[in-house]
Amino acid sequence: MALQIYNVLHREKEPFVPLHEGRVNMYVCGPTVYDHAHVGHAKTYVAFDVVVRYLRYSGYDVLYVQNLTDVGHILDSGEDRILKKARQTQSLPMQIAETYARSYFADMDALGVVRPDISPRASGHIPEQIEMIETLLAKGHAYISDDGNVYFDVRSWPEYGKLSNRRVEEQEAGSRESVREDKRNPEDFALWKLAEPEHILRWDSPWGVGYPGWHIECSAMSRKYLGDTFDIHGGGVDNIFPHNECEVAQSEAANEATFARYWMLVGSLTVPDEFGVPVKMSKSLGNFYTIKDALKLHRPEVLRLFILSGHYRNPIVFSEDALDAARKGWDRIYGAVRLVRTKLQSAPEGDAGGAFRDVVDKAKQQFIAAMDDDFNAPGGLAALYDLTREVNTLLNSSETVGRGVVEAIDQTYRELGGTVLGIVPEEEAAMASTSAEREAGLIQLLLDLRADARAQKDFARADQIRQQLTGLGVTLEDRPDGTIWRVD
RNA sequence: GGCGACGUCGCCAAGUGGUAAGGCGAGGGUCUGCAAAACCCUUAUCGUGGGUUCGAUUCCCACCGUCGCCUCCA
Repeated sequence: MALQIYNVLHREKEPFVPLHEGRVNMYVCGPTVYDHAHVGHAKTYVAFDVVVRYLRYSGYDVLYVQNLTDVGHILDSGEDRILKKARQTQSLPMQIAETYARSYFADMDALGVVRPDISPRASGHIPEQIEMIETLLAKGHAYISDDGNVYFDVRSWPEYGKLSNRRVEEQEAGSRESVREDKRNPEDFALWKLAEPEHILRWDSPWGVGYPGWHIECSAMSRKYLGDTFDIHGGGVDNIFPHNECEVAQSEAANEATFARYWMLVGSLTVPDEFGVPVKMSKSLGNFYTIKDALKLHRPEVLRLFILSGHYRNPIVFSEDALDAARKGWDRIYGAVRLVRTKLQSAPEGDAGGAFRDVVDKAKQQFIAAMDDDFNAPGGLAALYDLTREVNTLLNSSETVGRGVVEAIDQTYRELGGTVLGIVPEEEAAMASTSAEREAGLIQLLLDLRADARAQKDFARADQIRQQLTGLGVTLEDRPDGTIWRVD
């Protein structure tokens, strides 16, 4: 079965056929960089990271574009988020954008999220946005209001609402906010706004000095790098309306071409409130955990596994208990990986135990079948857990296993767990420095001494060594073929 | 009020028109000097009520509950 993707546009799974064979052009709405990213962002971008990784693993040449919003994202109060932060911290707006863009990349790097190929910023694409607005005006899908602002004319575009399945007539016009008088219709959205004197983020335009609306950046930038029509558009479900809806409308109106062919939207991350009821984590509610804080408590692989243990379209509830369960599951998988890598050092040449290759192949097929079904990462993980049980059984048995087979197992973990899911590290980071090498040597020395003690049935001495090492965070495992250790 | 989604073992979570993966936890074993780890066994009839069907957890309707969006949010 070839890859199927749940297309939000049609509310069903569809076979994935890219516009150009072997190539995938993909755009994902990025963050507004006015604060540190929280674990909700981690969910969204880890989910798309795995999408991109799996597409590449499947042989596609992926061009992945993810924007950074650094202008135009207006608050209810009419204030720009970036400007607000700049005022609060007495900084320049671009200083804020730069600070948090770096913070965002640092977080994503730490989470093992592969960087997008292009990370365009809204502020760096003002001409492209102006050009698209001019096109919309020329085609009669936008108008200049009495106040001089430019709005998209929703009534001129009957398809408006097709993504979020909302009919303009159904909306309670201006029920939540006073309708801006200069709009023809309350649902019209801003393409360009004239800047008030105190608004520092400002650019020249045919309509005067001002700044672009929030939605137009994604339309302009995706078009610039991916073309009028591209394959996949991603983002968080919470942006389906109005943001994504506006993107589709203005892009298709301006380009007279289909915008994104497949829409993939990720479920939100929630956090229990004081009564245990899950509520959405968001910056404005102030109930968020930053990725930096989460990474102080958990390895990035554990955070990823937690995120991937639910399907990307479903919401997940963030809690320490859930993270703890994820950590234990991860320990099991990684324990097997470590065992495999240990065995690799002593495995005899040859293909003894070659029948196990069937088990490995089966796991791989199971994994691919799951991922081909709309990137079902939980199913993929189940394949890894099944494999792990088999691997443990094999390597803990007295059966001789040749190097070729052990290598095949290791390779499978590297591909599926490492390359695709990003939860199996390449090498133990702790081994990557000279001081760590020295430490390993010292521990081995103690293990040798302990082995002597055990041989002489001096268990008191043997246990003393083990206990002291445990106290230092080094756990020992006595195996038939020797003692191995790990740092917790 | 409108739109969207969800409700599967104690917890988390896949999935299928023909009686349900996986993880965590719990109980019982095996192995071990002890431990650690691992492995084995046990642990669900799928929110409620109808309907369609030979047969539904899976399709349809209603209801209850929860979440998201409709206003900035990944």
